[in-house]
Amino acid sequence: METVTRFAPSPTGYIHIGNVRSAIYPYLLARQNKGKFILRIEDTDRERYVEGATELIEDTLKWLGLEWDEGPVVGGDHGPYFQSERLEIYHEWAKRLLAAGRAYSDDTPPEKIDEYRKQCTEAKKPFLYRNYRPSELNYEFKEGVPIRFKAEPKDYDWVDAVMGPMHAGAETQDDIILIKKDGYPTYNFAHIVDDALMQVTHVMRGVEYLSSTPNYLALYEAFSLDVPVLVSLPHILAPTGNKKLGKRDGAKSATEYRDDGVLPEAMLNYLACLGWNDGTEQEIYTKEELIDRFSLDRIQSSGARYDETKLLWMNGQWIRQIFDTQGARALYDRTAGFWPESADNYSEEYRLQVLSIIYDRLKTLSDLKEMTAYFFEDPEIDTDMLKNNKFLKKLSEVEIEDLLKKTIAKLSEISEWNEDVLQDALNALLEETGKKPAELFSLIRISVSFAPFSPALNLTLNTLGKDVSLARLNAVARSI
RNA sequence: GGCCUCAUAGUAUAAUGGUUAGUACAACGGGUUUUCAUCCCGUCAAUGUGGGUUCAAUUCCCGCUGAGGUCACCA
Repeated sequence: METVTRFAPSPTGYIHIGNVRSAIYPYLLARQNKGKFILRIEDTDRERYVEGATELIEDTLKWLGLEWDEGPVVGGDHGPYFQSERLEIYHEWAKRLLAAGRAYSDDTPPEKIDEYRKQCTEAKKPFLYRNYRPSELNYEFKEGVPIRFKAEPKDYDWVDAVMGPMHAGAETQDDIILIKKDGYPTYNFAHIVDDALMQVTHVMRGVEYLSSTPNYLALYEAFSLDVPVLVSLPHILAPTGNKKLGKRDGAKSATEYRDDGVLPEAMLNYLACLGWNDGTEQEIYTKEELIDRFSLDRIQSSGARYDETKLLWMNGQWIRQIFDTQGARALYDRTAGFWPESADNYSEEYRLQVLSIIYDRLKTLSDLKEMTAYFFEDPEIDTDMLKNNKFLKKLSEVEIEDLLKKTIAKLSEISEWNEDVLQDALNALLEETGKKPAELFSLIRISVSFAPFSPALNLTLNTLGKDVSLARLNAVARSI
């Protein structure tokens, strides 16, 4: 049987990274088995619906490279893929249950239900609506009246691919609402119908649905459906506390990370390995490797804490990996929009060269903005920075001036300006002046960049070019 | 409160009866002619607790503790 998985978010806002993993795992499983990955939009809650959320979801999946085989935009044989466009289907399925005496229209006023619930809460007992079920049941489909499942509670045993063998008693099943009074189905009902119609073989979702599973099992049974493989994914925990990572912890959307210069490879890699591993000590995985190695039985059953530091470390690894294995050009192609504005005035070739000497310092692509500004515009001379430098503060102004002059003289003589010649010249200068590298090099480095840090001195000078380097050194010499 | 789930260093995890409990991030220290980073080397650091079973428990069983989920006309 073909493996069919799905990601079924509700469009209530952006999907934050805590949820993205629920898209990654089904995607990996589908690709591994040459099956299908479906995107289905669960927009049955009209009050929480957020305009534009669907586009945000699509953007996120596209950015991460999680292309879907059926769903919005691409279509498919089992559409529509918006639940709001499938109301007739749910009604029809509900009517089947009504006809079979397994569901009933229930117009008990909400206040009454709240009262029952309150009684239970006060008595410290779980609330089960079926204990308050009306004695006369209405099996007619009625507009504007909720339809409830008529539970026939019993014991269930099933296997969760992550949690293992599960057991639940009769107390876990209730008369859940199938169709709300506004005619929209509840999640509990709609996903069962859709998964069946779309031939979904693996249902992956957060552990919070584990408690409701017996109700789903009852529904599958009532419709004589095969139960798909059930996969409960543990929560991703916020950096502090023990709560699930959520928007109110400031959980960013995946696209925010994109805009901050995180590579999709790194995001995918990090999230996939948060709560899953292949048993080896490998840390960096390409998407293809993840597809190849992924397995349900190695998904962790406990929650995993989200650690942005490790994400950023991984991003740095990916930046270097792309540069080293695919070339400077490949990395450069990812940097559009991350350069300082002044970089626009320079050629692509020059920016490429800057990238080549700075790339191993990047944690995110957005670091380019602050780390490369002095390559594109003359820095403001900050004599305090020179004087307060820990290596330079022992030197007098006269000494500094003298060193700058000697440096200018030496560099002026160079006719073939390249990194090797520069290194030789710098070494010669070191010998002539008798200064330590820490002193001389810091002086030159700061004079041409006025940046807290920069690449190796000969590389920086080489990229800057002879004219710019000398001009900056002269400017500093004059202002001492 | 009922039901359910989870439990190895600060974090993510490896090891499913036998290892000096491994790896990575972080932290700390050192090296690579300046800085920051990369890279390399090193240090610190863990089986929640109490009982069993066993020659032997991180691993199997039970109690406890702790954490989380769920008990919506939200998903």
